[in-house]
Amino acid sequence: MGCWIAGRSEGRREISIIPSRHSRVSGNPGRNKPEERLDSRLRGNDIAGFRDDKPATIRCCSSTVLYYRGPFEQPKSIPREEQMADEKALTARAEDFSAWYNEVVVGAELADHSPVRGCMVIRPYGYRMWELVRDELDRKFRETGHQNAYFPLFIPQSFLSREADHIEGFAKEMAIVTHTRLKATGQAGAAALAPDPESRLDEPLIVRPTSETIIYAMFAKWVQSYRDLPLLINQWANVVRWEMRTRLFLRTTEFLWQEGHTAHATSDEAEQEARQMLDVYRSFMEQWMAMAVVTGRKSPSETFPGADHTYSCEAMMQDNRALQAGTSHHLGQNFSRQFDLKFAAESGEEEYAWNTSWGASTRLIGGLVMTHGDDRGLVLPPQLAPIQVVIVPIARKEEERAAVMEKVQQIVRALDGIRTHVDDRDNLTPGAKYYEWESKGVPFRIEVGPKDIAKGQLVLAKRVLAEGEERKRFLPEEEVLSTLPALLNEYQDWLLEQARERRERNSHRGVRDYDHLQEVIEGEGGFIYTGWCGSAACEARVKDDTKATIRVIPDPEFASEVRPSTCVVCGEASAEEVVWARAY
RNA sequence: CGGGACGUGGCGCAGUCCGGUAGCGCACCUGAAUGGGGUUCAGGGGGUCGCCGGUUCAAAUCCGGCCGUCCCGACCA
Repeated sequence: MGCWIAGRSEGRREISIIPSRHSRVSGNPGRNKPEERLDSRLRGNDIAGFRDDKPATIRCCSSTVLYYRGPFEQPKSIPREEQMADEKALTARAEDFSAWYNEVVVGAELADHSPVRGCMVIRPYGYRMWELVRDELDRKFRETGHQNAYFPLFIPQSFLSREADHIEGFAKEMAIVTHTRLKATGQAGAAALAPDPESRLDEPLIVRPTSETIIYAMFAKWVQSYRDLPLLINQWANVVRWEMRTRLFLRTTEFLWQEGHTAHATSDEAEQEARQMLDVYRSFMEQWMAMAVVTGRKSPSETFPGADHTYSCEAMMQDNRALQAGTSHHLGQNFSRQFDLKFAAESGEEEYAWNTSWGASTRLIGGLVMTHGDDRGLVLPPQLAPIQVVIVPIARKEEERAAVMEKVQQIVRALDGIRTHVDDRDNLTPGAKYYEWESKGVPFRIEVGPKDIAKGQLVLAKRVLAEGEERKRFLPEEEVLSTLPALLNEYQDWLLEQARERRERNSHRGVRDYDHLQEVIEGEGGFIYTGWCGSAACEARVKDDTKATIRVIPDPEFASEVRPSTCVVCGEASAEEVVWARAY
């Protein structure tokens, strides 16, 4: 048996070899692109086209390694640049948005898949983003009079059965604790331990999918009179929903969030609270995340189980699908009746309190990625960027190093108040660092080398360029340092502008007939504004036919100037204008 | 939970059809030269081939079971 020789494809996608009768060729396609996969099937001893001494060509990707024996021409290696570009490039958004998303999230080291099914590990860079989200939301919650508290992870099963709609909405996706001990079984491997039957709990505990039940049970203990109201509580916590299909940040079995829970003396007050918190979410998403949202009320079928009504911020992702990014519920008296949350009103009458709850989760991080990311990777708005400016020192020779690093330290000091990072690793070339920090979404980069020091200048590079902008600008050091705060702000605003323009570009108003609705959803997608008679049947039909759902009944600010007069499905009189979209 | 694909060094994958010394690229480590957009050369380390069992002189490869991942459905923030 002859030895196998590994060769690289010549040129980018083809290799020519002169095979013999005994040639055997197999491919190692670097990526699972369909056409390459096809070619990788060319193997075995009797490949078509590999006959005698006729030269033959195999198409393959640049990273394909061919194994063959027999006479052949030594292939030239591929130009390094092309090979790198091909191997390291992300899947383009236009090609496969889901694959792109996964590659960005994992590649930028935001999160990773864990050994636990459906659960993710949030890595330091991604967790820092969450901390920045959390810090600002927390500040806003305090500003609006809320206090943080912490309630248990476990909820007695009986609590959940008290609010019928609520439990029905969550019953299919819960983690249930039934035992308190493990016992050795004597078997091998995974079966070595099993729950000890003697430790079975009388009443199972549910790992919270959300905390309404336990929180309102506690509120009932704490509230006696109207003087105890309003009670305004928030908690930062993890929750578990046993999802069938998960995706990093967007839908995982366990996720982090905050859940606000409040009790009020009147329905109006609760309504105001629910609206206020929706506004908090909205302004946060716009001002900090630079995401464009549409706010509004949910249709009954999309309303939170146990709520009277639900408000939502719906953001549009770059694949034109909607992401529910924050919700706020007016719970009416549904929970207070179940948990006996009563208070003595001013009149002396005993009344049930009115509740709200509202939440936003680590899903926001996923929304951020899908809103701003591009084919180079992550794009972060400065407000949520763990690193706002990365500084890459360039020192060719050892003797230049001290001067460059000294200058870098000066820069860092001058940029006090901006989150900077100095990438002084000496095992990478500057170019490699540029690619890495761009893929991680860092808004600005400063390059400093001996030439710059000599000229009193710095090189400033921006992550995303507006029309006609140059990637690198060579500016006086003074100017860079003094204008960076303003540049960061401009960039933040510009990202929001871009997001808004994209939302408008992909919003379709005045859609009247059903065919048109279907056509848009099946085609480019986006937010589609139509009339709706209010019937669940019409809503369900659209979902069955197109997978699109009513995202919101838009708030006046987003409603169309001309209100639709008929239901897009049945043609009867329209009760509401609604926004349809396929959603995450 | 149904339909499909797939599990081989950290990552991406050949090898499996037809059983016979476990490979390639990237990454990593060491040394030297490099360094302004993914450096180069030389050397080196790392894998119970998802798990359990069966067939066989011999299993990544064949057979059975299980587990897991991804895609498509049903469900959802």
